[in-house]
Amino acid sequence: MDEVRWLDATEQEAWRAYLDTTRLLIQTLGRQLETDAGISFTDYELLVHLSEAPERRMRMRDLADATLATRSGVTRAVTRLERAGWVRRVECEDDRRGMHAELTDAGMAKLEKAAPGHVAAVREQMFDLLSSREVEQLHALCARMRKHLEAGR
Amino acid sequence: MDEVRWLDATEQEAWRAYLDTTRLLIQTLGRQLETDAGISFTDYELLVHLSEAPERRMRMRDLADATLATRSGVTRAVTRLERAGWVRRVECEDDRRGMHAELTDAGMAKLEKAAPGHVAAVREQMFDLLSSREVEQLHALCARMRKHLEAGR
DNA sequence: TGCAAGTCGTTGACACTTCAACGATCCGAT
DNA sequence: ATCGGATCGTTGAAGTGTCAACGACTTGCA
Repeated sequence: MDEVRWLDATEQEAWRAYLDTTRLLIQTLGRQLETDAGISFTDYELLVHLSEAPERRMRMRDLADATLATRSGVTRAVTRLERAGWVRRVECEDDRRGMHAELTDAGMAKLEKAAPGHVAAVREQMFDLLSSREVEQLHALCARMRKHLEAGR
Repeated sequence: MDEVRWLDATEQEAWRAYLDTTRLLIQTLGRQLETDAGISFTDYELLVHLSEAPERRMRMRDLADATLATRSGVTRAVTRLERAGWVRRVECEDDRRGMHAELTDAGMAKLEKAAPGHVAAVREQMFDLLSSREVEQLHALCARMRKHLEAGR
């Protein structure tokens, strides 16, 4: 039965600032994409992952890992995106259980149309406010946390 | 028609690291609270805000601002928490439209029971991995971003 | 004082996500 | 070769969040 090591005032402030900032940022980016491009942040990111994959296609499972969502979440997202015409399902040759989600030309076009506004918003709300030194520091610290978080999963 | 200032490789890496880390962190903390204390991260935070307020009560609207949720979101959360016995609604004296959400003794007890594990998890996944210098830097940079985000509503 | 405009909390409708369970399929040890 | 245990993607059920609209109430201005 160890003592609890509470957060001191500095840590608490940092924690709240981090939490609030992140939420505001994600809300803001989501709203920007929604109103300017008519796509949700989640769907946008899924398309980004596909666009960066070889042949613009990924296994459902890998898509789940990449987006940090569940398999069922990806199933439904892909259904949604398929209905919009931005993604198509392609059966897997080497694994008959498997499915690929493949970015269509329309999906790529959608992405190219949405990206500039999104990147501008990310810049405006984040990178334009940070020195390159701060970006490095943030990156380092996040990478360290991510490694730890992934280990304990 | 301005040129798009894309993110360079360093910025992209930092951006992904930040996004993934944040999601993993929130998922992990949520899971910890859910399994060890039987409460969601959202509900936990709402209770924390109440516990820090004078008389352990807040107007619904203020609660919405504090938690960065919508008024309707708070309405439903409070209904949920009221059903669990952790919060009670109290009518407002000076504004007959108004409602207070007030932390009950049971709610305070719940909070005191859940807090140690939560704080330990926050330490383990975050503050134990950061030097105090890094905490300061993160705080500074988040505060700057938050201010900017709040300005743009 | 009276009234238009705004704010408060709630609700219905809907969107998105997760969990648990499922049938189908793959794989490794025997 | 087979068989038990894993993995794959999907589905139903349930939970949680948002938006738009509402009635109730307050506020500011003429």
